[in-house]
Amino acid sequence: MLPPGADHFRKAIEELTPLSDEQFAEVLARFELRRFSKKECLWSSGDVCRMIGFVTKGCLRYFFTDNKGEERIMYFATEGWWIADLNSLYSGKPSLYTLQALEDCELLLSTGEKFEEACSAVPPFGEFYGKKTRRSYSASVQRFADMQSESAEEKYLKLLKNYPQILQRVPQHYIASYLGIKPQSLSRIRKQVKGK
Amino acid sequence: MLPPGADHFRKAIEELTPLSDEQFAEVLARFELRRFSKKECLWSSGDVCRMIGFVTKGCLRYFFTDNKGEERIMYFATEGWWIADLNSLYSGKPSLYTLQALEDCELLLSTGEKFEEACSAVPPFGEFYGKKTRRSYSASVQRFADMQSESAEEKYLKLLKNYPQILQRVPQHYIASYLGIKPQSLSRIRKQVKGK
DNA sequence: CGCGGGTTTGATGATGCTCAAGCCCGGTGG
DNA sequence: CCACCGGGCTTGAGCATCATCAAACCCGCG
Repeated sequence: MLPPGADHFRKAIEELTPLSDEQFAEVLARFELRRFSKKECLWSSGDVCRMIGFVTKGCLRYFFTDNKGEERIMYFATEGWWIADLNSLYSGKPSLYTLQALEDCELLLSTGEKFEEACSAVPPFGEFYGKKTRRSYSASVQRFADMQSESAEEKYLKLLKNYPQILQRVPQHYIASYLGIKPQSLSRIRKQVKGK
Repeated sequence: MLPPGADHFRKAIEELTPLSDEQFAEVLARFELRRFSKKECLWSSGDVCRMIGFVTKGCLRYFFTDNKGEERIMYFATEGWWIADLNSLYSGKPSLYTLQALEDCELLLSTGEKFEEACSAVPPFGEFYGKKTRRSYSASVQRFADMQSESAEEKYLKLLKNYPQILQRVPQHYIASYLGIKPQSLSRIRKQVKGK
């Protein structure tokens, strides 16, 4: 019996690397379905991150607290996203980030060890992981580039265009944090945009 | 006969994964020493990036042109840095970035294919590549976090503290671009800082 | 009905940009 | 050897964007 979301999980892997049924079963066996309720933290800053996983249901925020004491959201993880703090996971050092459920969530979770097992037991999955990491890295660099060169309004419009679903399910002040501005500023930008 | 910088190259790899002499030779055989003179571009935006390499001498800038036509420097690559546009290298799509020598440079360069060969011929090197990519990814996320939460002056002071050598060898207006500000603003910040 | 978190709105302020001029200094040609 | 040129750095004045402080508003919930 497959856990709910296993099909989505498989598709997400096979977008980069195809797997046989047995190979997929080998991978899936290293993951466990876990549910989290709204506001629950999968880990918090100061904890060591010991998990790596895939969101099958719900929405989470990955954030840190800056040196002025402000929470800053790096990204929202919704269905189809992978989550982990690779730095903490591999180094065993405390994470600077917190991953918190914004809704009731379901994830397929693995540990560092089991995930490593899956990579060596199923070489195409190891391949997938390598590709995925490189893509995420490139995306991170690209986002850095965009963030620097765009105004708050441009960033908001781009979010509106690329991830309209996010805006439907996440409170404004979290969107503001994600965009790197204050809720008041986002409110003004929205008024501005609406008038056009 | 080893090319100049091969020892540095080996050390950089072995910081993450030890190699036997033969293994290192296998890897090195897939790289070629190339020299570039000041202002030369290893590739330019619009080109497909077909190289991956290691800087043994000199200093380069990795930059793109934003939607306002301004060049923005993502990083400086000096001795000990790896360079590539992984996105372009693997997808075969044109790069958005340009890599230009700021001084006469020497690099150990490989192609996508030869590099791939090295990874499979020498498993510890494949391991190294995986670790290195994960680290770069984490560093990129961290830099994004810092860039958002710090003022221009804080960013400048952090650069001054962490990479004072860069400031010695790179013109101010490039530093400004790296920090995401205009040369005029950097000039004012420097005056400000000096007065303290 | 009243509380409380989230959003909106207004007034003011800080940071960094734009436009513009001047300065410093190394390189070139007379 | 000196005058001139040009790029890069500095400085000044005014401006745009976003932050801050503060108050009002909205609305779901106890």
